[in-house]
Amino acid sequence: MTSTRTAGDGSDDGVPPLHPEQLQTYFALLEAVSLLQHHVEQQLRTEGGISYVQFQLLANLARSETPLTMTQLADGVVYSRSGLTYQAGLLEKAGLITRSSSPGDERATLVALTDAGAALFRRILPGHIEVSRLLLFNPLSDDDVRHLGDIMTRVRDHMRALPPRSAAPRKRRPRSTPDTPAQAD
Amino acid sequence: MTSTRTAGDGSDDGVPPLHPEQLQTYFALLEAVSLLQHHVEQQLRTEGGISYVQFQLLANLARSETPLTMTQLADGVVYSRSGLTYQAGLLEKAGLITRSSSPGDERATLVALTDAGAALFRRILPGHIEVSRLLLFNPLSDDDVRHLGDIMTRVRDHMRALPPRSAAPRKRRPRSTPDTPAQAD
DNA sequence: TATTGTTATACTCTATAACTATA
DNA sequence: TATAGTTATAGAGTATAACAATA
Repeated sequence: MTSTRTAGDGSDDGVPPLHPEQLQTYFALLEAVSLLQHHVEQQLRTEGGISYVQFQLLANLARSETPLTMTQLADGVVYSRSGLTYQAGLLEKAGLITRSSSPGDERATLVALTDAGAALFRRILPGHIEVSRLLLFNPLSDDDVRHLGDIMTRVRDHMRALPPRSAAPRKRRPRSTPDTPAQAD
Repeated sequence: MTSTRTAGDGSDDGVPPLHPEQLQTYFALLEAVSLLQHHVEQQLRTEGGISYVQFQLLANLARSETPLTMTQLADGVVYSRSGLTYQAGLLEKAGLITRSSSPGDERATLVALTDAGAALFRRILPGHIEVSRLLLFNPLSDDDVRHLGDIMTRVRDHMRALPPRSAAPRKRRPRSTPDTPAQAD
């Protein structure tokens, strides 16, 4: 307690506090997204019997249309490889994806959508879109959407480009290939 | 609007598709927040040994300074009462909060921060703020922050006003639609 | 040796339903 | 009866570490 500042909000660490505007923005952002995620989860569970993580995996596969390796598939969705194996196991058991070993690199596993997986994705996408429109986009103007997209794209790219955490001990490597920049969408 | 067969993005349901700009916004938002949450969780766990949910509960109590009932405390943080009881149990066992029955209404439980809880909150808040600044605010201009705060406040209030969350009707059947994909109703 | 992925395991968290007790 | 909260329990999800196979 050597601060001579009149911080009053716990910042006694040489860390300048966030402005009230930033704090309000921060909490509004996290709470709004939390509510959004919760509703989206419910819609996906009810209509498709899958979780949001699983939906994201299906979406990644649907977007690519060529099989992806597990490592590629993990991108931005899952933070541990065993977690992805677990989810892929569920999706495979449900008949939504197939896993096969890559001819090029025998270590890799190629993941592809089955017809059922593609059909499920197409079936639940409209409801998914409707929920996000109802909850997220309805109260926003076109300009809001543009600005929000611009902001969050920058923030996301900023976070993706961040150096690995300095606090990370030597053996830490949870994310996929930190040196490899994100591939084109 | 009966099938036009030219949708190409799965919207064959009478649901107008989101504009590409909206889709991009939507995915950027969710991914950015997911990354942010992950980093924040790590900071809180490392520096304070608590989860983000627990941090939010402590923050709510710190902001109010008068004890809150469990119901008040749940606001926006937790989606089931048993979940809050679980988290409150953890926080109480850790000596960070106290629970006592309310003198005014014997059914209610009053939750208050202990000195240790308040101290922990003050101790980890700077690091929390630093992480959010580094990840979220650094790539943003003041105008971005203002606009983002305005947008997310509106979105949050919109969602809060929409469905009575805790009004889970009894007719709600278990949401597992085993392996048979749900049929659209 | 490094990389890709899987397995085994332990743990955290959430939600539903049944329960107690107060109003 | 309705409300506030707890308990019991079951299930989903995650992360770490040890492992096998390939590069």
